Amino acid sequence: MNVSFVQEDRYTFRIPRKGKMRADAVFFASKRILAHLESENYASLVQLMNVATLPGIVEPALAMPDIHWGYGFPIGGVAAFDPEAGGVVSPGGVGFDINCGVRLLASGLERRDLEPRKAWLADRLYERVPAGVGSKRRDVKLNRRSLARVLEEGAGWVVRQGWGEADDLDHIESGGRLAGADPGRVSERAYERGLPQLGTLGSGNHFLEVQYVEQVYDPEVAAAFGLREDQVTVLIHTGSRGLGHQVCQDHVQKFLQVAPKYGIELVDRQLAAAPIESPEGRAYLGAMAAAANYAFANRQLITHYVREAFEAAGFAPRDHALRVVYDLAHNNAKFETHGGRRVLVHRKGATRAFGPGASDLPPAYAAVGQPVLVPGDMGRYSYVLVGTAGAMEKSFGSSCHGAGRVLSRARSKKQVKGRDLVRELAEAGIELRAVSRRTVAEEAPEAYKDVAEVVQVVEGAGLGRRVARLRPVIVVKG
DNA sequence: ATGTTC
Repeated sequence: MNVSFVQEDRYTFRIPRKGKMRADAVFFASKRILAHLESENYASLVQLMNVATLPGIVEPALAMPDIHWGYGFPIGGVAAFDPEAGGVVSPGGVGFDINCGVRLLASGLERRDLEPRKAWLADRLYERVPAGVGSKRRDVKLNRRSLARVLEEGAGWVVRQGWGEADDLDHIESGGRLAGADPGRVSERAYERGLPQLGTLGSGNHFLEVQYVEQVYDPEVAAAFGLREDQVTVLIHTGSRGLGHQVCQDHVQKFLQVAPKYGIELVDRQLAAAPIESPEGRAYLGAMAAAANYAFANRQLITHYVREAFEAAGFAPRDHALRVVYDLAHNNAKFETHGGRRVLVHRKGATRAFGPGASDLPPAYAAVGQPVLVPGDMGRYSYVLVGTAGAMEKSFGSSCHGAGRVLSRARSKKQVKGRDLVRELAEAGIELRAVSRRTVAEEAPEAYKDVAEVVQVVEGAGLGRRVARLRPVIVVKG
């Protein structure tokens, strides 16, 4: 497909509807990001145009500046569908790792308190949070019944077991529990995969980081979020592990079978979709919400073990209490009201970024907007942004979710071959503990865009504002 | 992302 777009302002580009597209597509990019998209023959923009062909889409189909090629929908994609206009739900618009997301914790410690115990703390974290492909916990015994409750109740179930505080739940998107979860729509195989994995990190770009606040850009909003310069923070990035993956796989298969029945023409099989108001659509949404709750519970349980690790590293109770700043998802589909319409917003590698006065914000954040957590790569930095009115107007209340790759996994491995990344990072003051050398090579800092560039576009386009930058000191990887 | 090709 030929990609032609018009530049609307410095960072906003529009692909006018053509061919089978039912809506325009809009993406946000700098000159450099645009050059990168061109170097890939606009493959991810073609995916965005494909999304715009789906029934019931509410204009426009959107992509954030960290857009890259994904399964069906591009990663960094946002698409809203109207259930009353034949709108669809698509597992490819959510992603395989359902409710993958990030949680930021704030400690009472300062950077200098951490330095003497950095290596020791890194070891304690690595011990207590299993990482890697297929990682399991042996110390948390779930059975099928208790797992069904996790799927219904999300992070709240974990807190009620004694692994966390009620206050934690007040600082999670949707209270750590997505409505409409239907554990009965989760397959036996998904249950089996989920049983031993609650409280594990996984692999790939998932991580656990200890950081410090290197720079504050907006002191007023930072204060509302409880962040200050030199403060030690923890960032957890993980999702619904094998359970969510299995849910996605099961329902994609089902959707492909029923697509002809609903007359949905798919320009790409990976866009497999069913009407929101159909038995299959509702089944997926019920299973997706259940997997989302597993992911919220996973980040909550990991938080418990992170607190234990800080305690074991000898930090005082007031310092290892680790307050939850926010926990938010970047892979899901949610019913929200935009422009007076109730729509199903798919965010795949895109973060909710509600502005001041929006619904579902903790009281302390209501006046300023929600925290938007944007991880970078393990060698540079991550950002905390705040949601804006601009995001509500332009992007269904959405923003970017990270840096986005510039190198494929294979190219990254080839490029860093022979180098000792663990030592390189140590020399830069970052303690890395990783299960697999291969993951480290695939996740090398240079495999990612500079997240500062992505954030600059987001801010320039009015989709979020910088609040603080976080510098890693300990990284745990799969 | 993923018991990394059920």
